Amino acid sequence: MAPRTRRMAFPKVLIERDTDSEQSSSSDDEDELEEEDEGPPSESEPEPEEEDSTKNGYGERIEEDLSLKKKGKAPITISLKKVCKVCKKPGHEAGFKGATYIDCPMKPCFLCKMPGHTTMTCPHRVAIEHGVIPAPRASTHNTVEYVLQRQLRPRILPIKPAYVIPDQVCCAVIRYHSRRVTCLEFHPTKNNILLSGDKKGQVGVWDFDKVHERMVYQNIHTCIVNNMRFKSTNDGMVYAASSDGTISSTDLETGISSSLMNLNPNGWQGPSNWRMLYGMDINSEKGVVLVADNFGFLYMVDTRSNSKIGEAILIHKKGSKVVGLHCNPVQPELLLSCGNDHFARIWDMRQLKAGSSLSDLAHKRVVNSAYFSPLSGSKILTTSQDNRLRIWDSIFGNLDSPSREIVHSHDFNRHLTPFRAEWDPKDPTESLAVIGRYISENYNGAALHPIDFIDISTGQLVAEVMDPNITTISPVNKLHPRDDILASGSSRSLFIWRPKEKSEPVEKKDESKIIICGGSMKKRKGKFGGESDDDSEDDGCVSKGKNFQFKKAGSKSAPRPRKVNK
DNA sequence: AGTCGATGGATCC
DNA sequence: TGGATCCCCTCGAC
Repeated sequence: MAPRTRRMAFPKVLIERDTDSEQSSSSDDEDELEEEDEGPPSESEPEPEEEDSTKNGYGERIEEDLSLKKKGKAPITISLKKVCKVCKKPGHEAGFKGATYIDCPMKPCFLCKMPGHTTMTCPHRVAIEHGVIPAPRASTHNTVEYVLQRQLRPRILPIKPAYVIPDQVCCAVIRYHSRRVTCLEFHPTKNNILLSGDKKGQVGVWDFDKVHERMVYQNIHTCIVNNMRFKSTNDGMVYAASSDGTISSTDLETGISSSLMNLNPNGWQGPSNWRMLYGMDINSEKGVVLVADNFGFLYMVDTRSNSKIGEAILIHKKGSKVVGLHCNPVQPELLLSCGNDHFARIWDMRQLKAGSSLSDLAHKRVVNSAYFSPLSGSKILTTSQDNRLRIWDSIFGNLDSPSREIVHSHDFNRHLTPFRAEWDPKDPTESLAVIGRYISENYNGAALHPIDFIDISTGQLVAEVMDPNITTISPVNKLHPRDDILASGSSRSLFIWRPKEKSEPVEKKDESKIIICGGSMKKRKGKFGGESDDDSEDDGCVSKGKNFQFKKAGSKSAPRPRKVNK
């Protein structure tokens, strides 16, 4: 190593670092400024104006004392002060403290998006009920609407039955998919079959009663499976719409798949030409598969002849994604669409053409999903990226504004499958919906993201279900059409929940109900891993559950000791 | 335990 | 309309 010379002329550099903020925060989380700082007093005042040039890559601020430097020999003081990783300002820190997330106070509330408070004190979080923003028009003076509402009223049961909440994990497939789960679908007649699609284009078929019987079809699509629907005339066949631009039709027994439509027959011609299919539904009355793409167009395919019907129709803003399609369960001519142009729209199938929507339901952000209510088809529930669920109580009424807005945390994150509030298809009052929650709560020392059951007629949070082992967010959820079962997709894993009394909880060391699958499975050390030396996990679907033990929340080795800010 | 990266939407110009 | 840039609770790999 070459000897170093010439260091005498260079001023000495001192690096100051904040002391452990955990200790200092025990007193208070006010600006902890080091008293032992020998720098000039002016420096200790954090000035908001100097930002970018003095910031290093770790969100710490480097201050050079230029006045001292001018004097020549005096040391340069580099102070690594802790700054907020969100707003880059000193004096506070955002992030996890243990299992509790501390918001940046400089930003609007992460939950309701209003300024002036954080999620900690947000009324929509503190209250038992999620916040409900009532409709601006309390009553209607429209006679027609009044009559229609009266007609509908007899269908609504006066007394709500008690909700049955599936709140306990009864079995799980861990790392079932090799990428995150993007959609779920229960089999229309076989009660124990769950279909799942993933970001890679694979489709899984899981018999969750037999737990170990599962299959992943890998060659159906080449990228994201956005929606799946069973063929109405043959429940052994399933359609899927994918970002590869195709609709697939797959025989679930054999896995043999054919393409119903391909919007990219010439392969990759650049991003401005690549068409992706998102929203999809089946109009069984007409025998038509409806799909919509990322450029705002709707396509229809006849399921009998497997041929495209007519030309594509622009149903949302040109160039914007249409992420959801839903056919009305009662009135087959009604179609609901939603997308990135911040609208959900109602259409009459008999007069489908650009600009001819019956109604445009405005939202403040992208609309992730829009569904008619499952039984009467007369309500609409939408999930928007502005952290609000919106409900229109009657499609026959005034649709200018929603009947209710419910604040709920389901932010957009590009690494998560978009959240969609889903109806409980069994609820005769059509008021129960399920949706995963983005922000976590500190449950016995673990930061968990529950799955929320919301009474959309009141905004009340009926139940929040979580499991200490599910530390990832569960954006994909589906309630069983007949049984009290909830299926969740969380990252690459699938979970089946049942009501407590009915399920045999997996905590009882019944590891046969936990299946670990996945090609690149590695041994886990520490909290989940035994010291088991199973290298047999590599072949794809080995179902031992050896590596996975359920632990009680709050136990020493509770999962997700998130990033602890020390 | 820390770092990295994939990559969607909003916003600004 | 299009490119650049930013971005708050991800998640899994290395």
